[in-house]
This record gives sequence, C-alpha cells and structure tokens, in this order.
Amino acid sequence: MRKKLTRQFYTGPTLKVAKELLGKYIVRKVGKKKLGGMVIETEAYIGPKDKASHAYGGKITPRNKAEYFIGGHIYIYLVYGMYWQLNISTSKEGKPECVLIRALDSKLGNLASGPGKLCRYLKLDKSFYGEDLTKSKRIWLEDRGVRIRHSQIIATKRVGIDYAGPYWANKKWRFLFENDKI
DNA sequence: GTACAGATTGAG
DNA sequence: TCAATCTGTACT
Repeated sequence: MRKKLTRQFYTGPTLKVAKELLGKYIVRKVGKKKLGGMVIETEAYIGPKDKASHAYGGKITPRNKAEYFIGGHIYIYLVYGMYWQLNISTSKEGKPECVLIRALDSKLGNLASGPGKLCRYLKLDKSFYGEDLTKSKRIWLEDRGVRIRHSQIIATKRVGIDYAGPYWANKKWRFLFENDKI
C-alpha cells in the first residue's frame, strides 16, 4: 500500500501529526533516481507560544514565514551557516506550527541520522522552501501501511534548544520510533 | 552599519 | 572541545 499523504493529514493538531509522521516514508526524486526512507524521529514546534520556535511571539521574518503556511508545506532553513533543517508546516494558514524531521530509517546507516545529514542526503536546499508536499513532483510523503504501536513511540526532550529556558527545553515534544523489525 | 548567537556536525 | 559559516535580530 502506497498512499500519498493528503492535506487533511498535515492540517491536524501538530503533536498528533508529529507522532503520526513516524513510520511514514519520505520520497525524494532526484533526476531518475528516488531517495528517501522511513521517518523515525520528529520534533514539534508550536509558535507563537513556544519559546524554542522561530515564530515565538508571533513574529514573521522572510526566513520563517513558511511556518505560517497551511499544513503540508516545507519550511527549510539554514542553521550555523552550514546545515539545512527540514520542517513540515502543520495546522492551518496563519498558525506557525511545524514538525522538524530529524532522522530517517537506520537502514540508511548514518546517512540520515540527524537533521543536517538528512538534508544533505536528500539533496535539499533553499529551492525547496515553501514546496507543497501534496502537489510536488520531487518530494512528498507516503503511507506504506506501517502501523506503529503506541508502545513503540518514545517521547523525549527536544534537542539543542536549551536557550529557550527549562520550561520549553523540557517539553517532551521529540518523538522517536523504535522499530524492532529493522 | 556592526555585533552576535543559533532547532548541527565532524574532527581533534 | 571547537571551528565552520550565514541569516535574522538587536543594537549603535
């Protein structure tokens, strides 16, 4: 079963979408080749109340405006001048909520074991900014029938956002998928 | 206009 | 433990 994820999937509550993205497949078409893998790690960012979000306080910049798009768009940006972070906007138009894709299936080895490496592996860059995952011909997500048991989802603290203060840094909005079949 | 720090990574 | 390297934001 291969079912492309629809707008309806992305516009659900961010924390729900973040959890449901686990086990879904990301597909990236490069020329005649297909890259991609199963999503095994995500993080939720819910602006404007989330201090760790770029949209904290409701601010909009040229960089983060894709976070305000209706669910299903790519919000990609550069950190530390070298690494791209792949996010998917969620919720409705005007709501700055998104899910950060942190890692893909471990079958890929360490090629996509972190957000920066994931984007390097999938050859993602600024040209994907604002891409619509429900319409794009070069990148989308699909459901291949992988069913995740609740016990396989591990919720932990988010990574690298200590600057947001203990309240937000300790929110368990990072979701890991532990697959015993790999 | 200038200064500074960040949702990271790989090397030392 | 630290440098690489660029963008947004908060100053002057």
